[in-house]
Amino acid sequence: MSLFDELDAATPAAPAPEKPPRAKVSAAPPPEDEPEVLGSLELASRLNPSQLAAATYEGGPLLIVAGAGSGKTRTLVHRVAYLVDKGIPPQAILLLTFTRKAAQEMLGRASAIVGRRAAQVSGGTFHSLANLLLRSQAHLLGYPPGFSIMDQDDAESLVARIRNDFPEVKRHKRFPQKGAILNILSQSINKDKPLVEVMADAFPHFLEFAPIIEKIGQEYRAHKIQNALMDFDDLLVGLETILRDHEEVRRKIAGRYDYILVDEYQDTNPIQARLTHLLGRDHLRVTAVGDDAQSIYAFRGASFRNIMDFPNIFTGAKVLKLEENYRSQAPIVTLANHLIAQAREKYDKKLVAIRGSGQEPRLVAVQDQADEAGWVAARIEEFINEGVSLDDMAVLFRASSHSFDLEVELVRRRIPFTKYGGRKFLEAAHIKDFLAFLRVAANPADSLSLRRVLTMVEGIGAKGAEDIVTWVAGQREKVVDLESAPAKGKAKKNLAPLAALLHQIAQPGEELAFRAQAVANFYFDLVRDLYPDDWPDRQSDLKEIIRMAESETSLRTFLADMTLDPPNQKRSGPEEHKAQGLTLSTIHSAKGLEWKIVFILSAVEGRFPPSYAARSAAEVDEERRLMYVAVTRAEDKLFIMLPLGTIDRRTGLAASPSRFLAALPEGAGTSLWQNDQEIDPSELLNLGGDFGYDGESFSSSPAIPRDPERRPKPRPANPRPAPGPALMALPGMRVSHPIYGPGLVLETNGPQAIIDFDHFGKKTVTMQYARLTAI
DNA sequence: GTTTACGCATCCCCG
DNA sequence: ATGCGTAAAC
Repeated sequence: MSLFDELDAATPAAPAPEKPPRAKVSAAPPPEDEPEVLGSLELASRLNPSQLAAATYEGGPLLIVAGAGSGKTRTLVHRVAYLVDKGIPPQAILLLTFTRKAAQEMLGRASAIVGRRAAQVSGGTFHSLANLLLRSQAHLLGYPPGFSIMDQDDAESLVARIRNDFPEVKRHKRFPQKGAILNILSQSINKDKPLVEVMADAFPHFLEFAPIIEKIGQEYRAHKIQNALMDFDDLLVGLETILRDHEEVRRKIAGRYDYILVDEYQDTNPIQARLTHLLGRDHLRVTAVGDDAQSIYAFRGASFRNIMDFPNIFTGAKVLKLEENYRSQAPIVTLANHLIAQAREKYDKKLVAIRGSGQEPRLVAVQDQADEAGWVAARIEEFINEGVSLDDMAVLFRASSHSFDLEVELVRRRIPFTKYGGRKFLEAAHIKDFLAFLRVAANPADSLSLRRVLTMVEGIGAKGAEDIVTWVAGQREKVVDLESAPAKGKAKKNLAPLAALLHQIAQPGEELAFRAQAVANFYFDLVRDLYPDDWPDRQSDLKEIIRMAESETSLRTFLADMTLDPPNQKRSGPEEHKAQGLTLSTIHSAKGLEWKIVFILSAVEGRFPPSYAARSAAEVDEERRLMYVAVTRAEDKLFIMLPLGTIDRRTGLAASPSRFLAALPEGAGTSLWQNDQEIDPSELLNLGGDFGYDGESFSSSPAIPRDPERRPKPRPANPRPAPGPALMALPGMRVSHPIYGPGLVLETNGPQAIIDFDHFGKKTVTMQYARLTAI
């Protein structure tokens, strides 16, 4: 049986449907001279010489430094196929990727080349590998095999409960919030640095609270052990502890994998680097693939130094570079090279464009976010009319909230889209509620989930739940009969159905589908009381979750999957899976993907880089790499949006172009556009006269505060189709909405109105955008 | 003493 | 849309 059996079951035998290999990538030029070693695969006709060398390398440790668009995934897929074809048992190949979806796609593609055997390859993320191995070895850490995994939300609420018990918190107004505390604790672990050092580096303003945060950390750890809870960091640390302290276990586990391949190595942290070494040091057949220029996860402890250090840790490692870019037209590659040239420390490599020249990347100046949304949506409509498929276009942004205006605009124009990167589905309260029942069943010690479940009962609040949790903790049997829990009156009465449910779903050996159905029977009606405004939407989400539970057999696996690999896509309608439409994505979630036409939103100071992420040179470097990743997603056309009239709420300053664009030299191959005309930067002054153009290039100095009196009224940067006179709706009025149809205005609140639509229920709409008509 | 309802501010990236 | 603090209701 292979390691990731649940993955095998889900791996399609055919190539992954999402992103079939691009024709032009497979058109990689055939090598000049035929290599001697060739399996039955005819790899030489599919790969260029550098790719071929990497895919078929037979020595020890190998580092493949692969530039953006250089066929990195293709090479890795072929290396897997090569090894399988060579006769290496697929289970003995370990492929570690950044997401499990990436592993599934690669193995799907390898299967297409070399047959179904490739689907048996052990693939997944470091976290999913750790989860699986720890289930059988948890006792070595003092954990039961049924331990729960906390997502960030769970971890934060645990920290919050501990935090608020410290009297200092109330005395000091500026005491760090739960998120900040967890961040500090986590970085200390992931970066291998003492807490005080992390704080001095990244949180100097909280330094005075270091001793208290230290104490909070101790309590947090104690709590996790008591409740059999592990956070994401614990999975990695736990696995490392076992491999380090139990040599016979390490040898057994490491002995399963003859070849180890790690993708996206630039986004691994020091613990993951050590895990790689612990697993691979016996045979050294370790391949790491990555691009230091695309390292964008420092905020969670990743270090691009890992990839720089690989040849030191695995001495004698062969370093191969892939520098030919097959993805983007030449001007886009030129811009990318100029962007990354500003970075301080990197492998010496430069992308060479294979494709010919095309349209220069355009910087598009607009007034504000509303104009930006209007311009992008209008341009997308034009492309649609020209016959471009929605699947070939994407809008990328630094932060999830940057696309809000655009989302409204797309709905208005009925352009279908899917948004990736927002943390929506799993974080929704009703989903967490639903999973909490199952978590109690899987791990009776999980008081976090028990508390959550208890507070859903009418009549039980924070105090009542706490009393019962304390009572449960004092019982010998953890799977207790809540019927006899301390509660009275209404609480006692309402507790009975919950007690019955928990009794039912905690039976060992029960089918997962049965348990999920039991929870649904209990919770479905509750949703109506808990969320009177939008319970139908939430109920359909629950149906989706139940559907997912039905395709899984083990309760533990299901819960681990939901936490480690949550459906990361914003809620989409029931049958919208196929026609997913336009892609909206954070840059982080767009890693590794490509589209013909790409828009980058809000490339202005304060937003990209955001002020909170540009406090040190290291942070600025990371943001620059993020811009590099965004730019290199584009194949043919790239539009970088500059909403230059936006005023920063906190500083009161008007926006200036992102420093990464401002620093571009002459000849970086971009052009500046406004009102659909190419302009000279000096003409931008028309827009407000304060974005620091100094005659040579954009200055990166802060813009001058606007004087609202003197500001020349700029003409709209891009006249949207007339917004139309906003209908002033009044409560009680019947109105019609272009998308939702007829409805009754319930109330108005400034620019917004709450309308009960006949066919869609209650929605809040902004009258200015909604194009309401009276009926 | 608890629970619940309501108004208010806030929202970065992710396994 | 969620998380928090305060005030009314049980």
